[in-house]
Amino acid sequence: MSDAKQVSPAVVRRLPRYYRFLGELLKVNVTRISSRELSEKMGLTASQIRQDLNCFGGFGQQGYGYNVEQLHDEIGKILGLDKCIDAILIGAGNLGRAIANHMSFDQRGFRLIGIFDQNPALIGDKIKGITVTSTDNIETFCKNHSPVVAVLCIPKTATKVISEKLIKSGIKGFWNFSHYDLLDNNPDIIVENVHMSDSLMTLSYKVHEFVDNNNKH
Amino acid sequence: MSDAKQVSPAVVRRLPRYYRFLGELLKVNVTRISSRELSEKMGLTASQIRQDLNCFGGFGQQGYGYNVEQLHDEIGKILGLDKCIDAILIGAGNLGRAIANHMSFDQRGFRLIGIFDQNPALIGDKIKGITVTSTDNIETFCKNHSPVVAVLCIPKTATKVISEKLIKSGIKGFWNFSHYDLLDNNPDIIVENVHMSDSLMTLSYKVHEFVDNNNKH
DNA sequence: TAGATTGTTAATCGATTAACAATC
DNA sequence: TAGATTGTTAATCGATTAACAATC
Repeated sequence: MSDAKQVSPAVVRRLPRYYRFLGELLKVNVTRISSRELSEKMGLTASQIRQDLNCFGGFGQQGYGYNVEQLHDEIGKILGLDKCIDAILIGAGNLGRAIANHMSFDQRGFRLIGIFDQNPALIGDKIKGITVTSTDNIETFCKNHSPVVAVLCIPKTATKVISEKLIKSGIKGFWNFSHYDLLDNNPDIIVENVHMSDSLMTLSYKVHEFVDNNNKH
Repeated sequence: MSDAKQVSPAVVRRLPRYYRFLGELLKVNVTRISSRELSEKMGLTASQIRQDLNCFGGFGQQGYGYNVEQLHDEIGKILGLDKCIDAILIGAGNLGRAIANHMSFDQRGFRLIGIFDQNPALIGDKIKGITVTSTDNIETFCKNHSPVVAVLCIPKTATKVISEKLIKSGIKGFWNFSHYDLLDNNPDIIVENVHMSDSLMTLSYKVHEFVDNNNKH
């Protein structure tokens, strides 16, 4: 009933969206849904949905569709949301603070256990019940608490040095908000880059393209 | 020398990255670069780089490579960074504040001209020199200033209503940070969703997969 | 049983890579 | 000219869509 077949990167990227949509359906007490109905809600094809879900085993039932709650739970398990990964946050500036406060780490399979910053003015602050500590203490903290993931909310100039230090301290995964590209070609680590500035530039491109097309036709 | 051929979505998503990498090279005074050298830095194939850049016309020179500055400028123009789109921010909470302060809108082709929030406690605050105003004033503001893009940093429950109001007020593009999926199937608008929570769940998946594989081998 | 809808194979489409002729 | 490297076509690969037999 669980792990099987090939799971393509494209499918992995869609899993959280399935999870979210199914969660919304649960909230309004929908118990079953067909791939066709779900496809209309999500803007995908029914075929793709069946293909995607079948990577992980037969979640559906012919003639009936999918049980929303069961499917939601299964995808949650596939994503690892029922487990808990210890994470630390590096950088307690505007963005780091927003992420610490705004993100429900515990609902996404993580637990935030430490926050670090270079700036003496921020050290000692409490964010979500965690005291901001000097980046000098990272190695010691990692030795004692073995966090697995680091969330990087630091300027791009600092990213290379800090990430190398973190890798040496045993960090395996990076959620990287800095504008520096942590390349994914290091086999010892997992990187998830969130390039908000790239997203904004893409929006610029798309808006200009849209406006130009509308002026033509 | 400029617009030509088919530009695939995949290429558009890579353009900001090219732009960033070329900007970094410029800073260290690199004047020319070959597709092979750039491919090593960016973790792409040289073939893909030549293919991508050629969508927009012959930026390179056989036997020489690409002129870094010229290529950087051309990609900037393709992205529309030399133009200026007026934008408003809806939601001045943690995340909205961080984005207003942290993002260099003007370096990405935008100008932030208004900030709105529902919460009376925030109205009147100044962020980046802009006074936070009640969401009740959005329509009037749009009539007077005609912003083109809205940045949504609001709870998912509010997104549907607010976005419909904004579309009626003439907003064409959305940079959407709310956990609500603004679907891209409305031909009257452009949507760029930034789903940070999806990114975090994907990281959860990848970290667990990584750890499991390392335990096996 | 009849109707509905999945699971799964085959066909299509698009994006990436390889190869090489053109040319600076 | 010789060497380097692009622009571009052809080959490959992967992901999406279509179709339908299996089955609840």
